[in-house]
Amino acid sequence: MSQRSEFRRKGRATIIDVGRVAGVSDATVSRALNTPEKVSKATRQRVEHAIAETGYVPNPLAKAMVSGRTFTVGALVPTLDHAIFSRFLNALETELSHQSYNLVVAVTDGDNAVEVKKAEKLLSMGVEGLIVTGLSHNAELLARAQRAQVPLVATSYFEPTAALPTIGYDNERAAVLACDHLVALGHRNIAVIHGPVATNDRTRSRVDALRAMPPDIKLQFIETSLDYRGGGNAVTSWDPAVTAILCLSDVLAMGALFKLQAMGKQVPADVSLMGFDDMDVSAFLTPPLTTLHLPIAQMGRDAAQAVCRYLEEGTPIQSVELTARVAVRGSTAPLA
Amino acid sequence: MSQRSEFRRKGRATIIDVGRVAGVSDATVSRALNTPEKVSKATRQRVEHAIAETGYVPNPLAKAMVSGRTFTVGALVPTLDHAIFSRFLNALETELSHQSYNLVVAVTDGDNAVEVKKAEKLLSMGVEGLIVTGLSHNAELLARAQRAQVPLVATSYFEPTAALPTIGYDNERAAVLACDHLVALGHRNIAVIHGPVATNDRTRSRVDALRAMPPDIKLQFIETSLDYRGGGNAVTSWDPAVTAILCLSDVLAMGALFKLQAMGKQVPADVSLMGFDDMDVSAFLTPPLTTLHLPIAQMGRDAAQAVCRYLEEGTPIQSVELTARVAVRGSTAPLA
DNA sequence: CTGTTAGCGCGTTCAG
DNA sequence: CTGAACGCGCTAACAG
Repeated sequence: MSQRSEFRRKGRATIIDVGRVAGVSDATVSRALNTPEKVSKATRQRVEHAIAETGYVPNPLAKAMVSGRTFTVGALVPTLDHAIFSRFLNALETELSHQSYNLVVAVTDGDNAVEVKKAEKLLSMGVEGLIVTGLSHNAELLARAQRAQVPLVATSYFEPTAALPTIGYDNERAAVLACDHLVALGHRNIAVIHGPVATNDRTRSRVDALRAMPPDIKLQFIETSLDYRGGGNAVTSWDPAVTAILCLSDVLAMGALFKLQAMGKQVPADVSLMGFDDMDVSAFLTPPLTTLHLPIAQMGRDAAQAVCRYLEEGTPIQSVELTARVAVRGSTAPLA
Repeated sequence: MSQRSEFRRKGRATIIDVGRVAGVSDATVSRALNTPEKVSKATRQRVEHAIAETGYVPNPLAKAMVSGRTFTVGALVPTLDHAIFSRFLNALETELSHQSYNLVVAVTDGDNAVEVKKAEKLLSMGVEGLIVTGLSHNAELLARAQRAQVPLVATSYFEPTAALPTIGYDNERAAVLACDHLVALGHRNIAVIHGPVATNDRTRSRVDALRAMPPDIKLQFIETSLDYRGGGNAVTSWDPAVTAILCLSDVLAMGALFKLQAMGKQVPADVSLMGFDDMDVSAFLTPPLTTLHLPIAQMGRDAAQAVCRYLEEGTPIQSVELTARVAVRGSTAPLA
């Protein structure tokens, strides 16, 4: 127990050890393992026996080294602790797993510097592909990935002119779509509640698009923290002229809804409320939340497939646009 | 563009190439990279220049192979698409990252066979540690990990007599604690809503513990799907004698709460409602959800630290018990 | 069918 | 301070 540095993987049997006890060469053991049909049944069994006896387990690193493959893909997300990213990663992992790839995840906290650092770690552990969130990244990230000859894909965004392939949706259009729903219901005075734009390019795109709405639609923007508390705080006091609230995230919408309920306000009777994301829970709220549905799981599957296809067949990764749509539910109503 | 199998990592510069253009040996390049202080400033700069010129990037696999280390830890969770596991993984990743380890995640869908398969994949990619959820696993999992000499730790459970170290809480005690809160409020007729016990040993433990409660407390158990819909379905019709509902997951509690609201029932006036987990959202609901708080983030940090300490110093992994406690909020009230 | 011979790319002795 | 040599564990080629 006093072995300091070598307490781990002490004297693990190698393929040579197995060969020795089986009375064959290492190459034969390798063959017995990888192409059993090319080995006589007799020796195969001696090898199997020897493997059991020595407790041999193949060294994955050596295998990876010689094949040059790790079957590992890395994903960088702002946080794991948000339903949207979990759903994305869940789909990503499921699909990668189908294709026999592993998923390494790293969280960036929305900090580009952290992102670069973590990307470098992923690269230096041998990921064969890198999936990032959003479009704004340090140039260094692109450079590193390119030098490592590792494909890089951006998600949660569709922007065909970007420097890297994007798999996602058009955030600007989605925001307008959402707003249009409220406008179509007759609302002209709308509060837009959103998270920090400084650290989130998706939010910024959505806000920018809304700012470009026709001037007859009065929009007032409220930036708050991207959590339930933030959503609640944003509605504690607001212009009574506002007849509808558009939250650029369902988390904010839920925070707002619960606070409104606590304040005794009726949704949608007193005010229409709309979210953005369409989390699992949104459809089950009372009232069910009208929201902009984002095809998150699909995005995860597509990203996985794009990377795998590149890795397996060399197919260049193409940007793909997924369509966001309004999920009309009970939290929005025509202006009385 | 017609290179089928070798389109990837084509002719990447090696440490030898760098040495050649720098006019030094590969060993010197290696030193310049890993122990710069042992190289003269002059050569160091020539090496740096040569690296830039060749676009050299170290081969992570070769490095891993010679050092025998991947700095990678694997986590197996039933799903990523649930706030509890995301929070756990978020904390896990954050802490591992601090210690310069990477996190590979695999989802098992609560299927032990899948778990074994995925564990094997993780092992065969070289993870140095394995973190699993819950206590019931195929024996094969234990065997594989042991043979690969990879530490294995179970979470979401504390059970000092288990075959592997456990980092988590006492599910039975926690369930009783939760129930006791309702009992202390005077409730004697309680509906217990829970997810499938067949695929979830934590749930089973909680249910079992509740079944052992004193007989003067009338408990009726309702098993449903572990999602918002399931929570809602479970309350659409129930014995009017029931004065309190204990959900063994906040997701179920939320599903129940929203459905009750839709049914026009008042919580806690008409019925007390209690959850289990304490998700981020729970404190912000209207009414704020009384729930059994589980120290999930702490569990992630502790698991990461235990594995790292083992990997770095050989410190054996000890089971650690984290304490769950009732978070009393507004959704429960004394029996009228 | 099986053994022998070469590496894979890098770190790490050991001499100089 | 630097270079030559060796080894990590395994697979792929080539003989036999």
